[in-house]
Amino acid sequence: MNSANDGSRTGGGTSGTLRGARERARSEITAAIKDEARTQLAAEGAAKLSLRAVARELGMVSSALYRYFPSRDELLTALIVDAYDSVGAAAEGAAGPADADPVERWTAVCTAVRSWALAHPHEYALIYGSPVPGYAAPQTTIAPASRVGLTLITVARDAHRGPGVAPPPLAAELRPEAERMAAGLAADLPPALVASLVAAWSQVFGLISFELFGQFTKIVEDRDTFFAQSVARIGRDAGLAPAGSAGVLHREYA
Amino acid sequence: MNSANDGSRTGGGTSGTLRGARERARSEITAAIKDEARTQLAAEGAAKLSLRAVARELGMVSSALYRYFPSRDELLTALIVDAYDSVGAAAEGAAGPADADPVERWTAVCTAVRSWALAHPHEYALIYGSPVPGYAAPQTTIAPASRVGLTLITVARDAHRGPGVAPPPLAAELRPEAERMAAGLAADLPPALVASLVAAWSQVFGLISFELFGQFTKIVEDRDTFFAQSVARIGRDAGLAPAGSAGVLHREYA
DNA sequence: GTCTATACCCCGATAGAC
DNA sequence: GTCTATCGGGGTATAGAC
Repeated sequence: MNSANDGSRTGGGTSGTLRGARERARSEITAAIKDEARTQLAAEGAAKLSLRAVARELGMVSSALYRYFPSRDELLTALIVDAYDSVGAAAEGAAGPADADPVERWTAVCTAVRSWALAHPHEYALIYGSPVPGYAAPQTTIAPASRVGLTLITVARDAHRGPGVAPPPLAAELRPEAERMAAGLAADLPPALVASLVAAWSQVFGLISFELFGQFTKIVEDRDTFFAQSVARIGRDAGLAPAGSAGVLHREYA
Repeated sequence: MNSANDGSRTGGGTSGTLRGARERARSEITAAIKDEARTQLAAEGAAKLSLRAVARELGMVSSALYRYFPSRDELLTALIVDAYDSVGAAAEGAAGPADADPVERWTAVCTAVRSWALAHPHEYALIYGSPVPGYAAPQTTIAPASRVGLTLITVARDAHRGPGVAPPPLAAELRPEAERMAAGLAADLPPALVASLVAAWSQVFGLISFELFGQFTKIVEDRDTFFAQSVARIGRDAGLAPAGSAGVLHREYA
């Protein structure tokens, strides 16, 4: 992943411009390879991603690709990191100002993630679907993978600073685990809130995965509305709304 | 999938016993093929399931397999149907008596699904994970696929017959879709309840998928407790508990 | 219903010339 | 850094003998 070594042998003291040009060409080709790989991801899936097919489509010879990615798994890792960064950026961009309504912020972030998923279903499957057999994600994927979760925690933190927002109930059996989670994720937040958030976060991805992976076929039709309402309720129940605000809805329709 | 045609040519009027033996042998071999295929599913994933490898491992020659499954996709379909039936049976078996506590029944069914998933991760991935590229599930998978959902609906129906269990709030925007869902899934239940149930159902699978697919690595450790508590809350929030019962918990820790 | 043989494809990875 | 050539695998599916 570090291209600094490549130009140093010939470009050492002769020409900074040349080295710059080479690095530019290199990064362009790298980008083209990843783009084509993403196309293949859509057609054949991650398990069958093949360097040869990518090379063929780019008019290269397979061995040339090894100058850019030392193995198939490294290419896969690059795609995974890109995907996490892409959805993470979408989530961060949707979070909005810290003083906005927490449930609306929560809903906006989750909706952004869903929109990203609908626009990039195969990349979504790559990072949130079944693991690729025989592939083990390296440590480098951990940081980008956490961006969405951190965004949601930020929303919760801002909400918790506001008035009247109480953490949700926490069962006694869950307290030790909740404290462990809070210590690792957001030591400044109440453990009950952190535990609720992690559950809520995974529940939102359950909604998205079911929609994307076809489990809602013939069951849910107006999926935009269904998602928006479900996610808002998850957010409220997780402790982002001032206590009692859900009751308003309840009174309306009881 | 229909084996009646195979023995009829030679066994027509001569020997019912012979035909019985042949069909028995056939079903045993069919089972052996599926078992070996499941083993390969675990090792290589559904996308790379190959008839040749299955045949090799069984000491057969690849072309012999075509007498049992006309194509790779038919074998895959058989595995999918088996998996849905397997998890469906586990769910149904855990539902317990109709007069038990609804939230406990809900939790028992969801826990059974999770246990099944942990015991059969690759079959879970096959049916609830990323779709297999290039494979389209035929209509025959629909009925087995609905068994878990129907079990949860049954639990909700029994709960709704009980005293004091009110459907959860339903936002006005969601009412048309909720009525559509209710019409297709459980016309005798309130639309608000059906919509909540579908959302809750997908949220439970979000928890299971995140755990199974590695998203809880280094985040959730005591997963049994985390799942049990999260699922119980989902069930209560979906309208399986008498109104106000969640408040008990709330008062305990507020 | 199992066998051999075959047609015709695919892959990851490396060696060594240029 | 790209090329050809190569090693040593893999696959689906069918034809036709037995």
